[in-house]
Amino acid sequence: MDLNKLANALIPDGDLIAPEEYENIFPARDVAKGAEVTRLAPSPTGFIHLGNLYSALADERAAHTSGGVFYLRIEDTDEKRKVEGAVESVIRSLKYFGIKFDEGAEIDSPLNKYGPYYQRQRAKIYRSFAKKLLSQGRAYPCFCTAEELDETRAKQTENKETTGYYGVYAKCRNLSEEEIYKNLQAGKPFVIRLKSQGSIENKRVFRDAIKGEITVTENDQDVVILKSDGIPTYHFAHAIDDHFMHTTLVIRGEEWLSSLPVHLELHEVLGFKPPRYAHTCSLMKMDGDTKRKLSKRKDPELSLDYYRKAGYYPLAVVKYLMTVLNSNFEEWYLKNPDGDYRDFKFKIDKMGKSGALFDLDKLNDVSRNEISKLTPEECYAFLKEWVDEFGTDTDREHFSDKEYILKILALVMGAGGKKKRKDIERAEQGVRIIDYFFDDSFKPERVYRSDAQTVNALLESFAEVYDPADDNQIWFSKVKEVAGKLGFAVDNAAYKADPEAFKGNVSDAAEILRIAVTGGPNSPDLCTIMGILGKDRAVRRLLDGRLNA
RNA sequence: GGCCCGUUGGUCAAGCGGUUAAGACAUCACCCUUUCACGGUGGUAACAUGGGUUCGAUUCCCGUACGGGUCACCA
Repeated sequence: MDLNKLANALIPDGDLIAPEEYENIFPARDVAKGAEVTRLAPSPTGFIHLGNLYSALADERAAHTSGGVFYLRIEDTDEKRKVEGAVESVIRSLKYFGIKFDEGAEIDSPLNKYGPYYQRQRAKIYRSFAKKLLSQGRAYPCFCTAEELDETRAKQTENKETTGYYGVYAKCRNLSEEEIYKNLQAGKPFVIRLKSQGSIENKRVFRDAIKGEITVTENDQDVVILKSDGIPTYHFAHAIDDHFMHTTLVIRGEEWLSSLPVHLELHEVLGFKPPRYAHTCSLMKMDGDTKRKLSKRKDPELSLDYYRKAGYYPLAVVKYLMTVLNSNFEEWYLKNPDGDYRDFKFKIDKMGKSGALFDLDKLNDVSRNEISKLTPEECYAFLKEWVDEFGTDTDREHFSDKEYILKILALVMGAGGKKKRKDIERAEQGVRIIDYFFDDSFKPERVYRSDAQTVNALLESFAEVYDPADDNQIWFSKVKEVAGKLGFAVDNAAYKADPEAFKGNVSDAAEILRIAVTGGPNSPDLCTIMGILGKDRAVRRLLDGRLNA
């Protein structure tokens, strides 16, 4: 069979560039030895996921701690799943978390010498190589219909055989010249398949940058490399793109491990040296009693937008992810609480070998810590940004009074003093936590632990003696005075010695005041709060806090 | 089901043949504070399982169980 003739009949394009030429078009990168070239290669399906950030962070760190390059390539080979605006969304979302690309799709950079960075725009390149494989007899056209493929799969499943297009099931593998041209003449659609040389009998050891030595079985599947629309499958595009874009380290989810044999054979057949691979464990989620991979479909709450809406501090999300990525980051972070996480020496082989459960408690903790490091001014800016985008009209109105909010934040954050507070965990919660400073959003829950008579008496008498001019000490002595008259212990030691003799400790009395004024049992220094509210409002709240007898 | 990967406290995890088996989050107790927090100290709590190899296995090998991934003209 004249293979060149066949290749021409199958892929006739006259404007194709000879495959060898591409080595000159995309020369080796000018990067230092040991520098990693990594990439994020999402398909533009519109949904940016925490897993993307996780992987992007690993890519970005691997590249930048080694003086390499991190670029963005768009894998848009599946027309059906394309979503408008998805690329911008990826870039915007990652930028929000402080991750930037050096090069790639929609990135304005002088480094963009390996494009186009959209796979659809690279069709010519793939076709050129597919044609080469065809003429070498390492690929062939397949005219099987979806129905036929379904049938063989059904048969294979029934016989408990491995499913797929291989061996005797590769019907088109040995089509005669005559049959091929007849099908072509008839206008039958076709795909190009790899003519695999492998056997599943052959196993070899492969070194993964994260998992270490793993066993890979040779590929024996005649996988599709060019779909009937002339667009490559992921496998083929991956081999060609990562070769010509000179990727040194491919970091991807472990779901790709099973197609590694295909990629290895593809590289071999194309005459490319494969990159190093790092297969990361997926982030897991608890679903009932079992762990499950975080899924785009099932877990929309784990989209990056979710974290923005909840108002997580972006740097906190990144730092949390760093602790998952490299567990020794946590130790470093403890020693360098104010350090830039970029100064930490990220190591790809330190990544965990098993899937980590996403730990919201820990994220919350990191986020609280990060926010507590802000100045009230910075915190205001952070909260304001959230309020502008996700808050209610009432919130926006509150935040227009910057001075007032700043006063509140100074208190809530324990600014200036050595007693920092960590009350704000994320913007959404932070905004709600200061609601009681405004009458229109004050929603008290008056659940006291004392009886109505005591509560009312305490509130009334304190309202009478309260004076905003009092400093903290005088303020508290008044609390004691009032509480003492009602039978609360004024002396801690006395209370501890005989709790039965009192209605409660001063702290119990203070709690009553606190609940009346703020609506709940947890809030910063009450004296200051009352000061910020002003005498009228403070007194009114004390009185309003009374219970119906 | 075949193939591949994994399994240390509730969670994230150090560990790489000999350790009182780190640390962090969560949780509990106490201290500090005559209020809420913050902070400090301490506690509870773990090597899936059965066989080997070895003077000695959490660490190495094999089996079992459990969990995960994957078997497309999707990536």
